[in-house]
Amino acid sequence: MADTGTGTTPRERYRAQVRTEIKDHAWQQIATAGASALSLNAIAKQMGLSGPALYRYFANRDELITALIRDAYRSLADTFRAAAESPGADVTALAHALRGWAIEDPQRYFLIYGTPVPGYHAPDDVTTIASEIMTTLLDAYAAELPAVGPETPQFDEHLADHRQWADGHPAPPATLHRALSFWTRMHGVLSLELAGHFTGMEFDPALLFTAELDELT
Amino acid sequence: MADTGTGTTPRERYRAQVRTEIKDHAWQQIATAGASALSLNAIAKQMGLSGPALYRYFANRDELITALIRDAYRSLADTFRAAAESPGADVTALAHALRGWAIEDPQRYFLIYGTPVPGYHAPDDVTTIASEIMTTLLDAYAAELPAVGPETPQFDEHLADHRQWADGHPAPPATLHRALSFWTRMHGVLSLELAGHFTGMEFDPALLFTAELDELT
DNA sequence: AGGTTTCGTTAGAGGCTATCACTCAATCTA
DNA sequence: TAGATTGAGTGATAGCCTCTAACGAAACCT
Repeated sequence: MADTGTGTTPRERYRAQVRTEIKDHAWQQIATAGASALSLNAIAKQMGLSGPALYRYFANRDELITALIRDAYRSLADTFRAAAESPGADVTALAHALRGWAIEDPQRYFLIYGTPVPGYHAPDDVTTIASEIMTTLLDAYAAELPAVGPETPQFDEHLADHRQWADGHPAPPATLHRALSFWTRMHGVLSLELAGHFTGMEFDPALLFTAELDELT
Repeated sequence: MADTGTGTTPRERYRAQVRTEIKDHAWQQIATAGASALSLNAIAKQMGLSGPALYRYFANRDELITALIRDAYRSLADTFRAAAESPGADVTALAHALRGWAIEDPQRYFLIYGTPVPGYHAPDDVTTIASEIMTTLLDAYAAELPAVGPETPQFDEHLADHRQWADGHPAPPATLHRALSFWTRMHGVLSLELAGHFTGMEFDPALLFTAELDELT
């Protein structure tokens, strides 16, 4: 699932192999018990190792989780890009790719978009991947027919002056706005669905998702 | 902050008082370090007690957190209702009340709407408060002018058959739909803002919030 | 005033993260 | 190929944590 073969020397290859094996076990634990229950000790036991052995591969628990977050972002960016590059793909294709990816492993989704840990700050390369995702989305919207959505001059004017985050993308403010709405609305439905806030209610979350998507044009 | 004076006997009053004091310290810890870092031991020390003493008041860590979740829901339901009952209040007033409440204590918001713990299931009284919140929202939308929003026959028809969650509320499917969109969209912006996903970007999240609110009619 | 309930304590089991000193195998170098 | 070096894995240990159990003492009720 990762760059196991990158290293040249056998030691580096072995090291990378063990690192990904650790991460595989970590994902399994996270999927079944959530990230807060992730235990280096338990992973070591599962691998037939002694607890402290893992510290050869990850300096501490936080560094392991950071690596998992990075992989999650990378995975999302890849599926997003793949969806965008597939022939005839439009923004709705991106939305459904996002939803499929999220449902595939809800805890992976929440590792990115869930409750933040007050002290934690994501490293630079992670935010780079995040902006790569945004660029993919902006490209998709820019390729679409000119925006026919509702007029929201207030915020669009504000965006015209605060578009540094779009990283030089040529899209007009209205398009930036649509990308942000896409992001927040898809996340709104997905997050509540995956967190189980719809479970008591009998309606189909997938239909709410597509309804929101339709209103987004 | 809670029903400290409910008990009749002095013992019950004392008990309730200590319970709320424990919760106060817990909220403080959660606000600064997140719910996953909440430590009964640390709370006990802060109160000048020995660790196990707290188990007289909460059976275990989970029960304390459940109590906090209940209080959070209660607090949200109360501010929501207060906003709805204030004279001349409309749906946008509810939205701003929600936003104010969320920003007041982001970790409290995430205790309700954040990453779910796979095993955890909220007790019945908590889901009752959740539906009370939904009712307040439905009432507000029902009091508004008849829905003039975009037509989404697909989902509305589905809602006509799956409206058991609205608990007998007389609003038409289109209104139920608007309430769900309100919920998911407001949560979408708020959640990303509070989690810090907008921090690198220079735009004002408050303006995005009101822009989303405007499109919601 | 006496009996009962409840609070708070210490001791301790078992889990976790993380560090340290050590052994031994794998790798590199001369 | 022999010797030096690097790195993996170990057990011991410190210091957290949750939670249980047994015990003393205070508060309450009658």
